[in-house]
Amino acid sequence: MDYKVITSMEAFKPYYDKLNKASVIGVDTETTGLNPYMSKLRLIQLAYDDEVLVIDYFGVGSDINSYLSKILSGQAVKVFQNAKFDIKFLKANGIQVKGRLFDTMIAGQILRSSGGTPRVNLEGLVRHYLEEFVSKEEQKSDFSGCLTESQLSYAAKDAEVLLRLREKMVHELKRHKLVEVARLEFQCVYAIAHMEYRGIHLDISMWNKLTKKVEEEQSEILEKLYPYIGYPTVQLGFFESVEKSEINLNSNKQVIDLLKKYGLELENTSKHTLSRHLDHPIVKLLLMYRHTSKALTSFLYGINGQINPVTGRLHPHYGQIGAYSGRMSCGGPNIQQIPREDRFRSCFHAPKGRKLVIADYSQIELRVMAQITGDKRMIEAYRSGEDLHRLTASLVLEKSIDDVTKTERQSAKAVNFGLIFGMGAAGLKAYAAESYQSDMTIEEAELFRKRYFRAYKGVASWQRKIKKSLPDEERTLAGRKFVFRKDSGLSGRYNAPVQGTAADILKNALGSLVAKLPEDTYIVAVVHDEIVLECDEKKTLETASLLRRVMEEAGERYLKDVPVLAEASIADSWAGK
DNA sequence: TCAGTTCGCGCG
DNA sequence: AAAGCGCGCGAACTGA
Repeated sequence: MDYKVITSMEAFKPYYDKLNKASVIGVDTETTGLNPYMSKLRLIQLAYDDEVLVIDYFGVGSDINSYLSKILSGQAVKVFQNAKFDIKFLKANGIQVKGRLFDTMIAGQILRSSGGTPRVNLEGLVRHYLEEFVSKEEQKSDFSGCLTESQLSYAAKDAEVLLRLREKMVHELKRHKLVEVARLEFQCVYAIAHMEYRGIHLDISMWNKLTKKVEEEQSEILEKLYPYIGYPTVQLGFFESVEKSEINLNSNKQVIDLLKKYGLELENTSKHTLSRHLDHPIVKLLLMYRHTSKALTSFLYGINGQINPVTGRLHPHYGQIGAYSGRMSCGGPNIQQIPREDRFRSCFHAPKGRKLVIADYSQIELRVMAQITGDKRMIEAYRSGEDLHRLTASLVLEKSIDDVTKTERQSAKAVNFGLIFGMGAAGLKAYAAESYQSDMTIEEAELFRKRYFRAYKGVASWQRKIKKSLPDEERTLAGRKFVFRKDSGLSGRYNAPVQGTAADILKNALGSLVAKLPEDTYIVAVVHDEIVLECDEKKTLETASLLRRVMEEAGERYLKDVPVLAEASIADSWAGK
């Protein structure tokens, strides 16, 4: 394969017009590391027609930025493997990427269950779709110094192969009717790349104060626990004395043994099991200890080290198709599981002069459910703006809507969410107790179940149909495909298209948001049915109404018979205040 | 000693 | 008849 190494602007200029006219460009970069703020962009490879340019960005310098931005924002389809990575590096160096994009990694994930390969790195995709081989990660090691012939040649091949990969994958996407979902995914790559690049602001001094506070709470709880578990002994180390307790409360094994001494024989120590014995003071204290321990180890301690020294912000990474259902996952840190308590969320506040605009969908999964099953009563309820949880309460309790109490509505909420995914009576009872502090007997749960499906006949018949046919394939409303093993149960078949369609809707919103957001307004977090923006404090009203409108329109594209509602609020922090 | 697995739990 | 789904992360545990 032929390639040209470009080390100066003069050498680049002859190719500029040809690149602007190209209809498809394979794009790859080589960098000195993984962090766009701390590592350097070394090579930019552009493959088009029968040519590959390998641009030595160290040699050419930033004079080339405006030319590359023009090319990469033009009408050509840009083909990347994991576009997010390259887009962030190009952006950090002042090179813009916009417009039509094809991401081979994401295409690979979409095609995974349609005769694709589980290995969606470049090597795996090339082997599977082209039956060829490309360099493994080890070969593209150090790009900071002098480049070898082999490094340049592998770099060129990585870009060149994208063009042929795309052709094969487009064919496969069409064959399996996955073009729409691919378009949806490609469209929101920019939103995610920009969100990761921008990060989210965490007030570290508030965070540290909260850490101290929770540590104090934990030692108070421990003081109360010592009478039951034994006081710690002070051991003299070489330089300091170390407190050492007889029992490790984090060891489930030891906790089970401990509880045995107090007459409790438990097979595990989960919250669910323990909460049946709240009358024992030790159990109550144990659960309180767990709560603080979880807060400290999972959230408070870990996060400080993850603040980017350059931006001073957190830069969580998102797995665009992180979950089987099509939902995104998040890590480093996982911003999607920060506790809802105000004292945690309020640490995520907008910087000075800026505000957060927080919007979430109202009961999106239930609305999706109504659309997918075509349930008349549910659709009617949403159309007339009824409170679906109240309606459900009145239907399963057989009383008038006005007589439904707050706690009854709370139980109905558990019924609504639980039964959709095939929960049995026992599961429903436990779920209602745990998630909604709602007490129901097993008989009540069974009765609710019966009446629920009598009331929502569309949901009942949809589930009956799935149960009977046990389909080995299902799709979301955007066409995302799920393949089920013969032996996989009902709940996955009930859940995947519902959760997946909700994910489609959110991604549709993200995709159309990118182009509409003004210059200094950023997406800073996405949590399944929620989008958080950061903007100038003077622009909050426009931003809030834009966000709400985009989210609702994204929903309406797929839910033709059910209204979609998003609620936006303006706040200083993620606690909403 | 260390990679891989399991448990428990935070979120939607 | 009975059945929640989807994640990531930290600590403990397991096995070679």
